[in-house]
Amino acid sequence: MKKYNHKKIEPKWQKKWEKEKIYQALDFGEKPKYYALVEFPYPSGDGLHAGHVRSYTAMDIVARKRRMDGYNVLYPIGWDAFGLPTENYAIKNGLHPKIVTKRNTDTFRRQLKSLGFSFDWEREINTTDPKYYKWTQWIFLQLYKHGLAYKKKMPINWCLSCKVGLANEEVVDGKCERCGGTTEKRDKEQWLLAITKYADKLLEDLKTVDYLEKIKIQQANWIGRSEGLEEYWQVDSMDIKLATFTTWPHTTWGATFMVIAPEHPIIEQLVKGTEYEKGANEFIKNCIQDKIKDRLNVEKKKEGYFIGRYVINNLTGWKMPLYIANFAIMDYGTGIVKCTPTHDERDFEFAKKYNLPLKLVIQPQDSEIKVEDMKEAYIGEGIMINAGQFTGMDTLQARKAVADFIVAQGMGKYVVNFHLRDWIFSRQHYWGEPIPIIFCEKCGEVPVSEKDLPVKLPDVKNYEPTDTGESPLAGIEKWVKTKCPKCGGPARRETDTMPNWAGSSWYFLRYIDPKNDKEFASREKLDYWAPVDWYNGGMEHTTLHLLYSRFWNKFFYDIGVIPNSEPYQKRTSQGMVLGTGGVKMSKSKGNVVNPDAVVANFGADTLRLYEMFMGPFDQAIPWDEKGLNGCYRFLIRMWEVSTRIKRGLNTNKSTNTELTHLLHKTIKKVGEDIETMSFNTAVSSLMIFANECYKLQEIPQNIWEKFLVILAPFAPFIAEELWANIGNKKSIHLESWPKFDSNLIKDKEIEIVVQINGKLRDRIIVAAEASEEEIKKIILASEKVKQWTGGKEPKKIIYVKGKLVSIVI
RNA sequence: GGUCCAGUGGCGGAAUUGGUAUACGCGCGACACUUAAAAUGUCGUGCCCAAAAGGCAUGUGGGUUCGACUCCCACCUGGACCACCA
Repeated sequence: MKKYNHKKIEPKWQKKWEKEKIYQALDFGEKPKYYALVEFPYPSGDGLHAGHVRSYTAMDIVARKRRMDGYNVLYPIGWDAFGLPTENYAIKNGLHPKIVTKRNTDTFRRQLKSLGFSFDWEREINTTDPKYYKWTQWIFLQLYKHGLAYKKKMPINWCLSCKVGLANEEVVDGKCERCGGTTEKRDKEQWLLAITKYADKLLEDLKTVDYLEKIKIQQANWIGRSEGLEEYWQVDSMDIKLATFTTWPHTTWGATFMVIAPEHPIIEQLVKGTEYEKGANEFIKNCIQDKIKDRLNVEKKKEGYFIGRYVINNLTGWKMPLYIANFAIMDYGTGIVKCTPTHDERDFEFAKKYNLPLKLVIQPQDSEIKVEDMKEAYIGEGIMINAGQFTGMDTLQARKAVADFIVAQGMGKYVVNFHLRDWIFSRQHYWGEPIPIIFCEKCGEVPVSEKDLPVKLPDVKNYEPTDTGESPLAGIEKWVKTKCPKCGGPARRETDTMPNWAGSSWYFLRYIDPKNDKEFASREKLDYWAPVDWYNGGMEHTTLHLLYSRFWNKFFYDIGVIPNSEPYQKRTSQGMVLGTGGVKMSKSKGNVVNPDAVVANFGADTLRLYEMFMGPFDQAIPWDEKGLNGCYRFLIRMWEVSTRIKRGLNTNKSTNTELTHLLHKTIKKVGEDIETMSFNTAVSSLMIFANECYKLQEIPQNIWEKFLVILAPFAPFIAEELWANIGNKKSIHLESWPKFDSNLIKDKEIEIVVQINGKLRDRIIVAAEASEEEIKKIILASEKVKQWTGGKEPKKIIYVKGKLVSIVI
């Protein structure tokens, strides 16, 4: 047999598997179904990233193992191809985004195929294909019909360099998540999706799914549910009431001032015609400008402006001055905050700066605080003081008692607030799904009729975003002008497009029935395949993508088009693949690993093994070129071992009996490790077995074949080649996962460790079935033990079955 | 600042419910093969001691236990995510 040559064997098998469609998922059938999913890639111009390889290899191993376990497995792939990077690249290079997308997906497809992933290529989807986005638009219409898509004029985050509106989630530290450019607030009519209506369900149903705990925590934090009290306050000598939100109702007894967010519309009424009007407007302008400039710095400095109004404290009757404050957030609660400086750090800082009164209402149990001495707010629990009939009450009880009292007096009501905001769904860009809405002069806002879908993106010469903030589509008069679906009169199309979260919020359902042109997926097939059984992806998508797609899935369930409320039964995340030295891989650092080069030099099997071997799957791991060598050597050794395979060898020979034991241990270990994603230790066990074989001159074929089968999910090419070389006609990937014999795993002789006063002093070998008494007898008679005990009588002897004996002197 | 996670050889990392710390791989060293190198193979490789015996080692300090990488308390360091959320 010739030397191991990955360049020869890998393309050969890749073609054969594809031709014979051995990884095709069949709709329905006798076997139980299993749906394994990975996040479909954004086909960027950089090609496949080492991180894709890590995630896709892991789920490929799971998918292959499930097939061997007798499941009908769906492991699909596609392209999440709408979005800004493609559009930006297209603009820069004067190419149509369609052409760029085609070129990039061709590269990705070739790369993925070269790595031997067992995707069902018959189900490949592309979010930019009109046959696909027809259904994304259809979904929008359903959301619209159910009142979950609405248009609203609102200040949006505007990226100055991308010239596009961004959702709150896409703005990081005041900068655009995509390009890092500066953002500002602009007023614009935007489409929003009412995800907040699903906030409770999205939180509650986390209990029903099997996600990594840290993923659940992230989802819950993002939704950010908090129960509290909305309070209503009379503005002194004005016919205006203000509402605030609090989670600490009992501190209302100590509230001495109030703050309002600069963006709050009611400010206008409060200052109109007063001497404070000019100053207020200036202050507001500065706040907003500061936010644009450097949000991080502003956050540390608290600024306020007194607007000449007072609010009456419901409990104490005090007149509380009202300030516009830069730290008050318009989007949370009511945008107005009741401030108790003695028991809130932020309020304390503000009160000190503007010399506002302090009133202590909580006294700690074990010490006494004096207002005069306060250097910081007291934020702990304690006993209420200066609080009317609640004085002397424990704060844990007072919280509810005061709230009940306020509600009973008609001065407030219980409310639940969420951190989650509605999802801004409009983008002013070309490369996205057009929103299927028409504006008629007579009928107003009219949805495109379902039979007219898809609303195709027009081919245009100029798809650059405009400085006016309008979508480039707005410039294409021919496309914009249309007839009203209701009255037939003149009308104009919506020119905004959807964000690229849209296509990825339901793609896992389209894989189930990718070619259906009557429905987004047939109910029969959905009943069979949904939900996804195991979904793996990056930690960076565990808040937004996961939340958005869960929201859509719940909506589909509510309108009765799918059978399950939660889309993913299980969700896991891989750690990042970092560059050498532990830094993030980036083009500017020049440390990006190109999978093509690795495949050319070492082969796909080596790359797959290496990425699984070099560290725990859920942790970040730096790339190490030398590590590849170790995995490559392992494959060469296996190639060498396979030249020593003999049929019909006596498996009773002692060396072969030992090898059989090791084989069964390895089968058990590798199988369990795949389930817990402990791929690094799985590969380690495979190496141990191969090393044992390497020491032998002859290896029985039946043992070696079983080993090849458990190796196959990890290194599919070499496993297939070696399998064929020893005369097998059918693909190894159609084999069953071998069963291990638990009797064969047990050792005949075991080593017992002897500890004296907790220190390791001796080891003895005994028969596995030796009794406790026998073992103790042997140990107490041993010379070494006698030496250490010095002949003294042991106080205590502890025996741990099959493991150790601990003697206490 | 908050939440979560992690600290084990020269390096990536192993270690069922507390029970042989350092599996596997990299690197390094010696030897073999070679004119030589690469590749490959064999052996060695936590630290201290010439070696044996022994002692010391899982970020630091304490505690529980016959026994702690593992459990508890305090602290130090690093990472991830969120961040004026009332």
